[in-house]
Amino acid sequence: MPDFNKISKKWRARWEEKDIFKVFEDPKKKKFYCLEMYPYPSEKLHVGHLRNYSIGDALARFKRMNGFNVLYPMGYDAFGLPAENAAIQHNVDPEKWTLANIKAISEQQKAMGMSYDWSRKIQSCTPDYYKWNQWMFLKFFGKGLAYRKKSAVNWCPGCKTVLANEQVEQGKCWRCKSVVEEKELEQWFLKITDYADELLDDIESLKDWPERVKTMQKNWIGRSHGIDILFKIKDSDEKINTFTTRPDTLYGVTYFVIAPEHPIVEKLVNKTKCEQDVKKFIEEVKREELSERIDRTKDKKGMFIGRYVINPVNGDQCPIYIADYAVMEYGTGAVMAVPCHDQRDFEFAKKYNLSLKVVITPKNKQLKEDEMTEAFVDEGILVNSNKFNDLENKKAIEKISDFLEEKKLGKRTVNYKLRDWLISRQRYWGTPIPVVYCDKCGIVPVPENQLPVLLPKDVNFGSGGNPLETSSSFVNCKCPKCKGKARRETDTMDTFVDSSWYFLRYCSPKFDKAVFDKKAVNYWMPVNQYIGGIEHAILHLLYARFFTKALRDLKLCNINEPFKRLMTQGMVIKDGAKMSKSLGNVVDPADIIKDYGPDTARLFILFAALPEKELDWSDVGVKGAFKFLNRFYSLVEDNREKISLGKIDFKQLNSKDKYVLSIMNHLIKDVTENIEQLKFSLAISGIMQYINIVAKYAGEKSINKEVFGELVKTSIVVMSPFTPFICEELWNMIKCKGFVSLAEWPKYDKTMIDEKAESSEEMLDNVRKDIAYILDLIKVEKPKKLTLFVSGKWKYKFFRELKKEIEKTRDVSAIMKAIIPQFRENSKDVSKLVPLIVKNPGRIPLVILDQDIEFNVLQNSKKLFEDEFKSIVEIIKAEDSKQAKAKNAMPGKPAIVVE
RNA sequence: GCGGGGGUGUCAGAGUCUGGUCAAAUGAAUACGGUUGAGGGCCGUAUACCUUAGUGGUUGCGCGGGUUCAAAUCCCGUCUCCCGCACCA
Repeated sequence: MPDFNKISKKWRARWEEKDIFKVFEDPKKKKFYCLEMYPYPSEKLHVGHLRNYSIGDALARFKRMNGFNVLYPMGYDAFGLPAENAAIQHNVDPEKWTLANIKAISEQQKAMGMSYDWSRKIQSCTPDYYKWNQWMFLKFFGKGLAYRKKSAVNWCPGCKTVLANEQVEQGKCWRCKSVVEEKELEQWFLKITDYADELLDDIESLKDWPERVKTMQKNWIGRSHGIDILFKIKDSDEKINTFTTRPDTLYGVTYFVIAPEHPIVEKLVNKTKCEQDVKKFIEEVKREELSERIDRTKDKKGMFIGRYVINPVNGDQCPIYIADYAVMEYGTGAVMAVPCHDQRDFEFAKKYNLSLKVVITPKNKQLKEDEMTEAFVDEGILVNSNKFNDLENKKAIEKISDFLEEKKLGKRTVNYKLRDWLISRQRYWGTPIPVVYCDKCGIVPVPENQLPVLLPKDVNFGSGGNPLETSSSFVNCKCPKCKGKARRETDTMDTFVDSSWYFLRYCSPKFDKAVFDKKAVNYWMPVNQYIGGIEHAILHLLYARFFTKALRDLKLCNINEPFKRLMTQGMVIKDGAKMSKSLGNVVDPADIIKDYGPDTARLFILFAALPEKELDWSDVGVKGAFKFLNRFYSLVEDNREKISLGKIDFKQLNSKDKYVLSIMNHLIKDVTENIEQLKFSLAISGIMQYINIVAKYAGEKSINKEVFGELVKTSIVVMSPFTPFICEELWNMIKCKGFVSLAEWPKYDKTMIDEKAESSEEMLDNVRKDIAYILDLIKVEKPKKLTLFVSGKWKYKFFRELKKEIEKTRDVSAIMKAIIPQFRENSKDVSKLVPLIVKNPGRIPLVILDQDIEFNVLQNSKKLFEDEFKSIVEIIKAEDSKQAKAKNAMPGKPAIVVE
């Protein structure tokens, strides 16, 4: 048994020695940028990583072999909390910890045979990288895209830092799952909302992104068109603004809801008898939010605050409620409630016994308030709406909006769910925000020539707060403007800033004049194929799109979208559950490699499931992959002497040779298409099928050495993107030159495959030709018996056409009727033509005619055939060109044998 | 509620866009035979049902209907599962 690990080490060393995966910009070659989401350098790689890289590497290798200039880099998302936690718990330097992990992980990646250009490695925690985070921050600041603001922010008590909205999932921290609290803090934001429209509209152009990622982003941006309407408050000069997408229901407003935390609430209840109750209510809601933030959709809670608003269009007085179902973060924090046409308002109104008013009815039905059991939200006709009555509600939206704008009672607006990106983090292990605070000058950005602002080493991790604050050498500084005493910003940047542009840095990783070399970026970008987990559907993928657009507007590059095609890989599960330490179902890739070698691990991962789907890890599956590789290896090894790399002489070929060659060409076609579409498991199953056939061919008594050489060579080349080490070894074994990793991808010969008709017209033409041939035969040769071999989707058309022809010439018709008694008017009888139609199980049916016996020799009954009917084989071989024609019949194309 | 994706043989999992070469790739499992001291491994054969020497036929891809000469594939209805977001006014 071959020692796969030994083979792997040997070839890895040779690749490294010749440095064969290094790339440069080459305008003459077509480029391909293949990228995996760069990993966080935790202590070990897990199988999810392995899957990610196996997918990317297979594609990168494939593209390389197809003549592309392939940029395939690797780097590390090296800032972040785990390093800092390790520092706190084990008193190690986060930098040492991180760099040691990077070393270990890249070693594993090399052992797996990933064909990265290692000269482009980046690690986000070193100053040569994070300097550019700061540089861009300053650029953003200069353009007003970075700003500091005091607002209510999400605070994670577990990570002891604030979080961006995107990092809060169902009220919990995305990383540590602690329930997020709300804090009022002054923080740095990036103005992603400036790009809300573009980020949303450009989703349309992302043709090769998964639908669900696109919809997730659309929902997250959450644009809705509507109108802000101003309501007067009764007995007061105060006015309140509300946002609605349904101004057509304005006449149906019966009450008004304000978010409890809305600042106007305090003013409205000040010194009224409701004041105390309202305060109590607000406290209660806050408390509930903290504990039950996850599911508060069930029961709506509210309270009347003793005041009223006036409906601007009809003067109706509507009571004002504060209620937990109005949220401050969306719109204006105030809702005009239309219970008849909004389900939430309806439920609330029923609970608090508020009045209902129908203003839209379905076309041929009358709605009655007291009979309604739910809100009517479909389209309909306006009623009870003065001069807007009888309008279709869709039109009414426009008309009423026009009216409100004319009377200066409202203004059309667009609302987004998307908030600005909060990037401040109260943590040490990240990029320092390059800003100082001076008592005289205020917020002062660090000048570009003073970058990078280095992370200090003299910090104390045990303090509980942000360790940076404990470094006085860092905190105390001079103001760049007035040279007076100043204080450095101690917050660091969200690590998602690092990952928002790393793919640009790979294009020119050593460039030191700007964040990247514009020329290199314009050559390599956009990323042709991006591969990563679905968990970044909004976070990283939205930020990266935002950065790309912002950098474009800073004239640093001219790319609109960073990732042309996106593939979100599925999870790896085992025994029906996600791999996790607590369940004890974790598989360590190192063990698999130790036992079976890296090729087996790669092959299993790619073969077990399509990349997008869940992969169920199974140990027997791994064994199966290993068994296959052994079979493949010994097929080549055992038949070495039967291989010739010389040219095939097509005149010498028998039907068997032709058959295997046509199979080979089919395979090349299928594998190429499958890899192109990332359907690796299908490509591999095709290769397995092919190799089984090649093995059978190898077992034949006499085989064509050139043909066999071609078959084996092809199998090695097409396997090499999946199992590169073994393929290098076999490539070398059959005495092919160079590395198979750099070999040319085979092209298939169209003439060797089905001549599949492009159009039905073309096919019909073929059919007619064949019919003409039959009719000719009948006339000239007057055969006793005629056997037709027709298969595939065209057989029906064939017979229909045949029938037409026969009807044209009466005497032929008579002959045909004699030959084919079952042939009748009813076209269903096509199936009754069974004796005449022989299915086509292999690519080339061998047809034997001997007295009354007709045989269709299948692949799997070949043995039986040879054993029992040897004499008949002779007959076939002796036959003339007519039978040869039948032998070469391809699926879908009728063939005829005349006796 | 809104949105995205599924349901195929003993199991995992292709095939559906573009209907016919589909009783359905590939792998696993099971059974029998060969090789082997046994086990493993390897090789061969079989694994919906009925039938044949080869073959042919019946049923069949969640369920029910429809279109078609022809449906796993197209259309309509229905059941069911998974996943994202969610009091978005």
